[in-house]
Amino acid sequence: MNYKELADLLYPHITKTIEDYEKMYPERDLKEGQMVTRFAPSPTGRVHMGNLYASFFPQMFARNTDGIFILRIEDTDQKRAIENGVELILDDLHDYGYKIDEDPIKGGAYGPYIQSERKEIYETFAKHLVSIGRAYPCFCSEDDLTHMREVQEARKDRIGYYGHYAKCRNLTIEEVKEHLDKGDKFVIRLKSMGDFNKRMSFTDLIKGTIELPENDLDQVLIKSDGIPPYAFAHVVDDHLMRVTHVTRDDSYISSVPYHFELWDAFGFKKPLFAHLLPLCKKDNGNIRKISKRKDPEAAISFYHENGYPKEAIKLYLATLLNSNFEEWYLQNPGSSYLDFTFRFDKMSTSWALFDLDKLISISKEYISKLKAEEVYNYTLKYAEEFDKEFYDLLTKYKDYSINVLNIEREVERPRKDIENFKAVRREIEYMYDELFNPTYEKKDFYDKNMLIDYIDNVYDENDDKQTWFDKIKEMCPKYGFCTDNKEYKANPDKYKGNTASACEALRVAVTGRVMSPDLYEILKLLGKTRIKERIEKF
RNA sequence: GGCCCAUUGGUGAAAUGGUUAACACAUCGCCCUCUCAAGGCGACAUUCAAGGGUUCAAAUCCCUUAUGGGUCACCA
Repeated sequence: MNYKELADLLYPHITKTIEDYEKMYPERDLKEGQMVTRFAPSPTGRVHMGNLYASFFPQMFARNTDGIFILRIEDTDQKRAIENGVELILDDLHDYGYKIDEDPIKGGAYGPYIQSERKEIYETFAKHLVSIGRAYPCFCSEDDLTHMREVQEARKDRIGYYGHYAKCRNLTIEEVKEHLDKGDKFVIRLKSMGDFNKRMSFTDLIKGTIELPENDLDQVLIKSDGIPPYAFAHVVDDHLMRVTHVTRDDSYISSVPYHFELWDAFGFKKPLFAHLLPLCKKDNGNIRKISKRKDPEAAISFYHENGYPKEAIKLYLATLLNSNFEEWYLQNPGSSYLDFTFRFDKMSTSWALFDLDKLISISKEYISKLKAEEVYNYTLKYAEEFDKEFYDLLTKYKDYSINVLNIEREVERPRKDIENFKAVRREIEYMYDELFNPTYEKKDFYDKNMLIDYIDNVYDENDDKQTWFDKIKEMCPKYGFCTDNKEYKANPDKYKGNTASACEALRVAVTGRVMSPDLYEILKLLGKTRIKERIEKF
């Protein structure tokens, strides 16, 4: 068989050779340790938690090593693609601060970065394999394949196009011509040299050495629509884009023997592989991949709509990705995840369950360390989109709002009660007369006379905190409150309450709630006039 | 069904054959305190899916079983 002739017969219009492409996309001039990584999603919708998780790692490797991070769009399955898919993905990734060096919009020296625009390249590489006798055209119809499968099932044979089941493997050039003349559709299949009974092994950067049976399936390289399935496209693309570290979903592990056979058939140097476990979720006791359809917390929009800081989400992803990250972050207060060096061998070898509680805790911690003005700005941005009423107030009382947000902030032990920017309103709304809406249960010891006495005769805005508190204590006995906690605990019936009760009354009158941050600060910010107003309405 | 991978507390996990199985989140209790939050202290796995084996010594190595997950397309 003259393979060269067969190749020309199949692809007369392909005149370039793989050497041409090798020259077009030369090896990158990398310094020691620099990594070229990529994220290769299908354009099927907005980015979700799973994507963010899967792309965080390769992106960080490129950053850590001053390397290159590529976004490649795998749209070879046209059925699933959506309009604007590429833009949406890019927007979301940029929104989260991912640094992308080469992508379909920005371009780069190794493009195009959309697989559907690389058809000629794939055909050239397929043609090459045909010309060296490692691939062949297959004219089997869907019915043929279904029939083959039925026979295999009946005989309890392995399913697949291999060995003597590979009917088109030995077609003569005349037979091929005949099909072509009839206009029959064909796919290109790999002529596999593997033996299922032999084993191959490879080293995964995360899982270590894995042993698998060799591939002996004559897999499809080019579909009848002229477009390659994932496997072939990935080999060609990752080689031509000179990717050094392939990170991808763990589900590809079982096809590694096939992928490796392709790399070897071309004689290309293989990159290193890391197969990542997906982000999962427990659902009725079963563990499954987190899904943007079923899990509201999987959608990026969930975090946007609730005003979670993106930084906190990345911190959470980082803690999942590298088990030593959390400890490092604790020991290096004030540093960014960007300063952390991520490692493959610190990746978990089993799936991680997504834990919203943990994310919330990280978010609280993160927000607690922001400056009041930063919290103000984030909240303003959030409110502008989701809470116009609050937005207007924040704008109207800018400096006041910042001062309110500064209560018990920028101190050694800041409050951690704000989990997202949506919650800010809930935490501080009573500080705005427009939103002040007391909800409390009346208690016997809420003594209005005492409060009026307090505001008229005792409270002084210029007092420092200690003086302020001492003054409250001083007036306690007069109104039946006990200032000695031990004494009060021993004889609770003799008093209306203790100092805490007296403070509670003041707090409830002024804030409309039983719990609040530091009262002294709150009173100071409200000012005597407004305190008095609120007490009189009490 | 074949093949591959995984299995440490409610959750994320550390430990890489050698003292009482780190740490963080969650939960609970106590302390501090003007409330709450924070903070401090403490509780929560007598045991690492189960059973066997190797070893002076095993969560760590080996075998079997169980459970969970992945994969067997002209989907990625």
